[in-house]
Amino acid sequence: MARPTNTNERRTEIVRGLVQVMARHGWDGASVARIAKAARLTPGLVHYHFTDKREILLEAVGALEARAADRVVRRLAAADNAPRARLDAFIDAYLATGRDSDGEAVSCWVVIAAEAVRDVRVRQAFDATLRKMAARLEGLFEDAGHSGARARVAAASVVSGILGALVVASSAPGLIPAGSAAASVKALAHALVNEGGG
Amino acid sequence: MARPTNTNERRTEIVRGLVQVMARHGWDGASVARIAKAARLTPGLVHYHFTDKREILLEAVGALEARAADRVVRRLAAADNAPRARLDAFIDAYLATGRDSDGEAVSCWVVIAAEAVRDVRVRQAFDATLRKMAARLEGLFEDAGHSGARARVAAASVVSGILGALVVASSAPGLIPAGSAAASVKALAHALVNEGGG
Amino acid sequence: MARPTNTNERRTEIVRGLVQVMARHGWDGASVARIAKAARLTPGLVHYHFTDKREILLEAVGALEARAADRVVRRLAAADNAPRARLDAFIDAYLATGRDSDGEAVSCWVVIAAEAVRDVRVRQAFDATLRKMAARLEGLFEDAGHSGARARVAAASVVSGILGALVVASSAPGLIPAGSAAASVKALAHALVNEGGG
Amino acid sequence: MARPTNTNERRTEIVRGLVQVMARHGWDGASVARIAKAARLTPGLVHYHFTDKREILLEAVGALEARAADRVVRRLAAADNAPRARLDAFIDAYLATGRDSDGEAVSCWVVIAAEAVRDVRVRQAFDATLRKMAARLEGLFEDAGHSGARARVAAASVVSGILGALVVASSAPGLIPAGSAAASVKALAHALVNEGGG
DNA sequence: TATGAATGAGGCTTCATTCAT
DNA sequence: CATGAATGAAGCCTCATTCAT
Repeated sequence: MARPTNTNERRTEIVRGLVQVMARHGWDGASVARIAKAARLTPGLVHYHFTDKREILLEAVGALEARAADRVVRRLAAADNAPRARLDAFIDAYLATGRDSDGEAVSCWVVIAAEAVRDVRVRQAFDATLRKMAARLEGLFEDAGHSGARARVAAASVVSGILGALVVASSAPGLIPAGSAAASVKALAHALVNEGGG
Repeated sequence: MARPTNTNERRTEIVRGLVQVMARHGWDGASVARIAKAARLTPGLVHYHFTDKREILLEAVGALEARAADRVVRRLAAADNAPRARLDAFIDAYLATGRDSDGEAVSCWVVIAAEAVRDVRVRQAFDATLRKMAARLEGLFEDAGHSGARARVAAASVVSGILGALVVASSAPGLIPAGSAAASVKALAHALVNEGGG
Repeated sequence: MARPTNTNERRTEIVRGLVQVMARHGWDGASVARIAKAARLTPGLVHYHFTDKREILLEAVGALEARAADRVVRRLAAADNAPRARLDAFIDAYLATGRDSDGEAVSCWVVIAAEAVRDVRVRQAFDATLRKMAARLEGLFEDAGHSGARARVAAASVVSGILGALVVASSAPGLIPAGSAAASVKALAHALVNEGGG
Repeated sequence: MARPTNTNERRTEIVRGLVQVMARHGWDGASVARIAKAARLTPGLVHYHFTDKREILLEAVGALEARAADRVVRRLAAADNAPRARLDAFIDAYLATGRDSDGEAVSCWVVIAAEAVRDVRVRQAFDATLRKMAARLEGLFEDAGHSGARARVAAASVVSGILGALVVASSAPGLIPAGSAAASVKALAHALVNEGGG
């Protein structure tokens, strides 16, 4: 009659706590104590479920990606079938500011990118995530008639464009009116669609 | 009788130390001790010339921008007069990986962007820097025949694109073969030039 | 399942440590390391139980007052019922040097007074403590037949007198033979009793 | 033709700087840099004229005493010849709050007393100062007809009373309405005069 | 599982003091 | 005499992590 494990729930809560704190205070401002508090837990328990602070971050990368993937799926389902519309849906899943948006994630991605600069493991996780994004986009470009090679390049460009927009949105809001950061990425995507059809 | 001041040299050295360390270890890994060591100084002296660790960062933002601006000027001088070539020169000043490149800066910008998420002052400095970049680009787009409004939008898009490429280059090198990150931004710029001529 | 808290004991120990150290080394000489050592703890733990060095001081003010109040109660219980005897008991509770005396406290009060000069919070705490002393003394003077107003003035005078004697005892022992500092305060109190009886 | 020394002026200025700073920030808040700034000098110069921070304090004790002695002389000259009036003049020289008062000194004495707790040399200087005060007061009490022994005791009591009032004035202003701290000391002095005539 | 105490390292900063100019 | 740079030692505090309960 061992009590049922709740590790998964706990881990989820902790990751959520990290994301919350990190979005506001950055990686170094995200002390275990603060994370625990945000998750309504105690610091000791955090280390019971995770060996490392970094391990939480690694899991957070995955979790944020999952959140985004969910939004992508939902938005694609709601979107028109036209290739452009589908690309717009994808981009909005990462950058839109309305309801169903994820302001926390926007900041977190930038923070994670910076942490990736110094930590190989984080870099790998971040890299892997971007490749998943790219893979999905590649499909959209192929649907739009692009060949594999061109689709791959286009996808990478859009991912890169999204990242730039994330940085602007969270770190330099003066450059582009908040919320319209998505617009230029969409323009990029449309240009790529048009050019690539041949 | 009095001793001549050398504050400017020292400040420059310290800023250089920070840039060096930060590119490798991130903002939190850039302890004053490490910065001092990189600058071949003692930690006490760092605080003699700067009140704050953050003050060094703030000055570093300006210094990195100055470095980049220098490269822009040099590359523009060497470039063809065609609008596209001039845009390429600008973009390469930030992203090219050859000789005359600035790998440190690439990483630093990402780290700075992350610090901007949590620190208003850093955000302001970063924001101001991006606006300077945008202003210069705006000129290039106007030279290419864009009206003021369109030029402004195009410039912001390119800045955002550059930032995305910086992130990819320093944090997720697996997505795009190193060194070719610049290519997609150039493609974006060219597309904007073509479209905007009207 | 959870571990029982021992914060109160620890805080008490730490405060005791501060008092010990401060009596000998003053406020600035009372480093957290020394306090911790005196309390047989580690410096980190001190900050686990107190947010601030000052917070320890604030609590120490209260603790010293409590110690003194205890002595007052004990001595009053042992004292004759005559108003003068009761005043003497009160004064001795603060200044007597025999057994049941508190040499540490004598020095600490002076140190605290100096810290009160620059720190509002300490000043408030110190001020509050002196008012409690005065309130108790006021009662004694009323028992001696003083009206409210006169009792209040007399009480304040005696408190001030006690403070002067504390300073002399701890900082300028050459002025008055150690241990007899109390005498002049008692003389003052007696004079006030006589005058006020009317 | 060596240039004339200005050491004495400089030392005076520095001492004045310390007194200014110390009155507001306490002894530990009185960094050499702050002292220098208050004296409109540079930190290096402070150590040219004083070997030690403590040496400044030691000299400050003497300087504050000299200031007070001056005020005593002036007030005695202006005072009635009656013993009581002369005692009042003496007390006011230390505690009066009107024009010709010395609010800085009030705070400084308390700070010095605290520093005397831990530093022998400061204690000696402070002690010596109080004895000078007592000696002068002794004279006044003898003028009032006291015998040597009784005058000595009375003088010490008044000095102690003045110290208490200083503490109250600077560290616990809530106990006695500002400015009237002198009153209770005068009352004490008068009582001593009356009693002692015999 | 969970809590809260405990540790120890390390980070930022201040500062008295010394020294070259 | 005077300036301002430079040093090195603390000091306060934070924090990831471990552990007893």
